[in-house]
Amino acid sequence: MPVQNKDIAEIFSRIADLLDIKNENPFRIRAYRQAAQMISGLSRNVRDMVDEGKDLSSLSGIGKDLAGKIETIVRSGNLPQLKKLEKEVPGELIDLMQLPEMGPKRVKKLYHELGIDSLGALKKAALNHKIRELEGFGEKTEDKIVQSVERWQSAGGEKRFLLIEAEQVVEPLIKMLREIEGVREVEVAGSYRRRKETVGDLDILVTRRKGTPVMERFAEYEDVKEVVAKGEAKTSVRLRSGFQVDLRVFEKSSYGAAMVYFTGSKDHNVSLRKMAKKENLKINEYGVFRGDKSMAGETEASVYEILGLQWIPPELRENRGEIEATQKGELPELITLEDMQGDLQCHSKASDGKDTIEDMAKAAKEKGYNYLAITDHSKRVSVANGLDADRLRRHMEDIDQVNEQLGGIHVLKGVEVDILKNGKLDLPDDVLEKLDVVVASTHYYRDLPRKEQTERIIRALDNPHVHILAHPFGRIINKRDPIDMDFEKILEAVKERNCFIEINAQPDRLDLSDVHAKMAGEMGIKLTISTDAHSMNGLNHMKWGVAQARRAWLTAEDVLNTRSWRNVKKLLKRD
DNA sequence: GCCGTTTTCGGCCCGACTGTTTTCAGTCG
Repeated sequence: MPVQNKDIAEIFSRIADLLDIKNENPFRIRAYRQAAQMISGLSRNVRDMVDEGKDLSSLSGIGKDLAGKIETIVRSGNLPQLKKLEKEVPGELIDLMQLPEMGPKRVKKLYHELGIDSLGALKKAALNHKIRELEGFGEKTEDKIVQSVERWQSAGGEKRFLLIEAEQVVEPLIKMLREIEGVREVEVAGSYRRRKETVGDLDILVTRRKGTPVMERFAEYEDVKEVVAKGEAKTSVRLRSGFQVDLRVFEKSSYGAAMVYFTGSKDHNVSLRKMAKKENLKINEYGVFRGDKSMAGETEASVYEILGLQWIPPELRENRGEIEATQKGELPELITLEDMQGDLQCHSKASDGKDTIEDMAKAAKEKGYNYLAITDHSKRVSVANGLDADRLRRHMEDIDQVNEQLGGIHVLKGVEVDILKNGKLDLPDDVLEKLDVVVASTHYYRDLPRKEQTERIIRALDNPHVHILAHPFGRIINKRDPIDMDFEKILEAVKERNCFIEINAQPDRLDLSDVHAKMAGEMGIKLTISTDAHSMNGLNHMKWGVAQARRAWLTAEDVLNTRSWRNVKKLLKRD
């Protein structure tokens, strides 16, 4: 199987962990970690760069040595160095490092002194009170280890929550905090603010009048299951839902610096601090300092400004070139929810939706949309009561009727046609050609070999009636892996055929991912952002899709349905 | 292992909290 960026990143990341346990030079370890991070965020395929003979050391954080290792991985699929390391240090120890409280030092000590090389062995040793006897460990650490192993095992690994789940938890919490007398600013920072598709834990920043009991009220919040840590500057709690939430209190003069610091990403911050250091400045969460003198920090903009940068939207702060882009004045003007003029995929009662065409159209009209495409399933998706050609024809008449009755919005005749195993479509051409919008997607045969899967999808795009390739990877976050396909070939096919590719805004799909959507944008392909709503309420998911598009550096220009139906109609013509 | 307007060596981002310690190491973000 051709080597993907994530395969290279994973090898480097494993090497970093193993070197960490071996207590190697921390800067060497960091180099591997940064390389892994950089590669996983790259929108270009490194394999292609190797094939084209590009100089990999032009990538930031990649020097001669790592460039050579990448080539080895691309050509052979693995790296002898990793194999060798895994002979010296059991690979299972990496699993232990995933536990909170467990870093390389403790893992190493437990392995050497007690032979612990698995979660099971760790738990057993802790329950038998073997761990507290070791130097540097104690009773409390031992208890915590038991707890985290149990939590880990019951959650099935490190749990990351969907952004929408995080919103449901954090909104009532910040409302409570804002209502406390004396509290001023309350904002959520971290990956939540960067709108990452999943969130590990939540960071809330607060300013308040001196003496306001905000830490106390936070620790007593009704949803708190356990107070993990409580200090003057920071309190950490675990909520019943499993979220860990950190609350940090800052002075007004530090608030902007704290927002930058805790919004991250970590890699973005490291880049900022490196820049600062060159100017003899120091950045921390309290401000920007020259010696002891505070130079900036009250607002985020002031922190960026003193480094000669424009304020950077949180969604871009991943150290994927945003700092360089700002320096060149090439930061994109990111798409906003207000730019959206219509929705190009949703379902009605005709297939598996909950609401009628009319209700869906009214809801879209209320959102101020210019158009809404009704794209019910085709017959192959029988669990969803998909439409055959006859039902679809009658369905189209129903849509015509709604259009006659309801003014002020164009209800588009569409379908989400299933791509069959052989790449043919689930409906005949003579009905597809009558539709305003044809959205094609796969639902079955998700485990075809890569080549076959790629060809299948391209064959579907060959049908001249297809406009949009929807939820291209078919993943469900935390539940269903993406299908295996050659995405760059797919993108080329989309481009050649004047088609479009979707960012599905369902909060558990968000398919395309940020990196893939960025790749499409860079190739000059236009995308659609569609809710795939199955009810009126589902139309509200647009904001998640827009957030994903922002993380992909997309502008309103890059997205088809920021245009009026008049203009969309012209662009949907394939030739 | 990377990097360079202090350049080919000697740096490499910064602080809070905890637990186990009597001044700090480990971990985390």
